[in-house]
Amino acid sequence: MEHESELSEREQQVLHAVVYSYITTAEAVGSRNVVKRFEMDVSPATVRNTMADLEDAGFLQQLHTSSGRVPTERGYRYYVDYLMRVQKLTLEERDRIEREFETKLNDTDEVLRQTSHLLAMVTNQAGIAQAPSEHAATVRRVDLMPLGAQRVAVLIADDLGQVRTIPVQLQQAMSVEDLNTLSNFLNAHLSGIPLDDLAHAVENKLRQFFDEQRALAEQALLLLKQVPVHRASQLYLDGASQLFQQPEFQDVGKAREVIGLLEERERLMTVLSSAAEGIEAQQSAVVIGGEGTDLEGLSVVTAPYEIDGKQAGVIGILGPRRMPYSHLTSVVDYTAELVGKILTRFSQ
Amino acid sequence: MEHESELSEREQQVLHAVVYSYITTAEAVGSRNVVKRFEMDVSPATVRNTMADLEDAGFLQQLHTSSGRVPTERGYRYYVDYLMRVQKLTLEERDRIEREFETKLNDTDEVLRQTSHLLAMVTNQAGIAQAPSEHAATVRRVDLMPLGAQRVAVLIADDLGQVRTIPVQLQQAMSVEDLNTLSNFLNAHLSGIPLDDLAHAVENKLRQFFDEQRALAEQALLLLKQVPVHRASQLYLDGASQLFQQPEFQDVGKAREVIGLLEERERLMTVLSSAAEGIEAQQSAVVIGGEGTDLEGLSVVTAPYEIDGKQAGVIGILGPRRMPYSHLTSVVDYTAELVGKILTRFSQ
DNA sequence: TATTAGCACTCGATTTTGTTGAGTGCTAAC
DNA sequence: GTTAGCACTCAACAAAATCGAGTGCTAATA
Repeated sequence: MEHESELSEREQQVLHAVVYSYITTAEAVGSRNVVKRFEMDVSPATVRNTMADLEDAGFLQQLHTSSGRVPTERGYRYYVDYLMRVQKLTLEERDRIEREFETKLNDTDEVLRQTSHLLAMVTNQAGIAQAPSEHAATVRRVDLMPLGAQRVAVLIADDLGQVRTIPVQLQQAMSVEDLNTLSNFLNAHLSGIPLDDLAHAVENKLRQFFDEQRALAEQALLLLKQVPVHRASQLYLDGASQLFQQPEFQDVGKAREVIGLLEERERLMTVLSSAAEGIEAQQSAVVIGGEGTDLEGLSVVTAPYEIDGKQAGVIGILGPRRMPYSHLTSVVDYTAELVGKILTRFSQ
Repeated sequence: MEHESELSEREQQVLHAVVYSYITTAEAVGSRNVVKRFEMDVSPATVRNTMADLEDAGFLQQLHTSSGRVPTERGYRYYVDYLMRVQKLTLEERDRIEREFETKLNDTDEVLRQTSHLLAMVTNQAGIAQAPSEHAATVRRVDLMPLGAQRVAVLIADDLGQVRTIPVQLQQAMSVEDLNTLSNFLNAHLSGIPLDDLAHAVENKLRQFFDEQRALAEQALLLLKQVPVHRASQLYLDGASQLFQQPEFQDVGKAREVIGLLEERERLMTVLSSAAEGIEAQQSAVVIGGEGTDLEGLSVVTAPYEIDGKQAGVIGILGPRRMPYSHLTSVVDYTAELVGKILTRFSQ
């Protein structure tokens, strides 16, 4: 990637100026303005030349002949990767975020809901929070609760302090005693196993058993096979309506696309998850939506949070490509850190 | 209300024509068109006079001098209450709805999610489904599951086949045995009690106990006091993006208002709940949003669903005031019936 | 060689003006 | 009570005019 940074000093300067300007004003920026706002010691004409070069190289774009330039996806990318100066949070901002977490939250669910809400409020964009993923969690306890003649709820408490409830249809009725035996069996053999691997794990263990144990294991398997492997992990989203204050969504067509995306949680999850991959711990990442991608014209600033030292999920901010990244990354990083701390308390 | 219907035969005819026309075309309707489309045996001039009367009476409205008329809130109301002819579902429509429920749904949650989805798809509006309310459900079983040193999950299975999980912070650690004793106690005394009344019920029973029983009851109370009385009942919403295909939301300002409303689930719940009040069983109701109300410019068509003969919640359709009510009421009614049947199976 | 001043040119945005047509309200006749 | 006739209104559309921010190019300059 480093070869990407082969832009001359001046080109970097101009690119930075254009992106920064555009982020704050939302208007195509011209040579004259760049010189003025950034007190450059060259004339507009020179900047014009540089801009033309940057356009050829694919960092800038003209909406139509003789208008100012706006950054392309690539332009933003370069800005975020090399030019942007991270803007630290002020004390007030940190305070504000901390205060949002002060209301008593006694549930992972509530914490993450609050997180997405907070991110939205603080940034005026949409806030996102992903629930801890299945394979970060391992079974701590299993319980079976009869729901009816042939229905049982499988309750799985994991080591992150969450409880999952999976209603399951039985092939044939089971007595309370049977259920008890079975749940004891499950507890004895499943604790410590990752949540996304349950049925598989039981299947493996199956071979080790004989006699009644064997029968139990088979029953357990029958049950656990019904537990969805990828219980569509929860996604919390808040403040979507704020997006539509941004000028880029004044066109209803564009706006509708975004709303569509927000309804398709699956797609959002994919984006978040892939953003989280290959990131060092506690480090924010920026995904800038290109034209062909899922995120048409949108960007996401994400940061992973850790529970008990293990990366568990991702939180982030969704907004137009034109976002104050330099500030948002700090917000997301700091919030992720706090979320991690709070959720870690639940896992003790 | 019946005095409301003091409109002459012709006035009713014209009002019906205007509302119906406007619902289908989304354009202000003029006297000439009314005569033509509805083959009336009078001249446009006559209709014009009637329209003027209806306008004076507050049923119609002119967007500006010399444009056609559109219905007012009151106009819609009258139409829905007295004029509209309910349009039965065709066989195909019933089939389509039934088919949507055929995928195996083994969870109240999934059923309602699917319901909102279906309503949205079938009607091209936003679909809504409300989870069964607390006071329709009574406790069937209670379980306590240790989550950590001082955290316990209170698990409540109700008679509708749902399980609620409420994580609770303990004042002091409890041994597994203590938990067992406590949960036995809870089961012995809470089953059959309405969910929205738990802490209260325990408090009442408290007086009847002495000795260890007493201590147990007090512990139980401590626990249950933390269970939220009105755990913000779940609301399922789908297809909101479809709304923005309607011409009334082409204006971004209006669109944003709607998005805002959709994010404030609380307000939506209020609307739904109040719509459900004072309705005979299995009967759809229409709420037409006036100017001052929560539903600015929106309408909701709702129908309650019954589990085991008890009214449990409400489903509905949210859209612009200009909706094909005569059709939607049938869709909602029929769907509510099906939902009821399916959820009743879970309560056996 | 890199920079700059000067200048003609472009093109979206905004304003102005004109035209059209659906629809009304009113009056007078039936 | 109903209707024909007619002048009037007004949003919607279209064509024309104007404006100005911004460009690219050329030739002069340090």
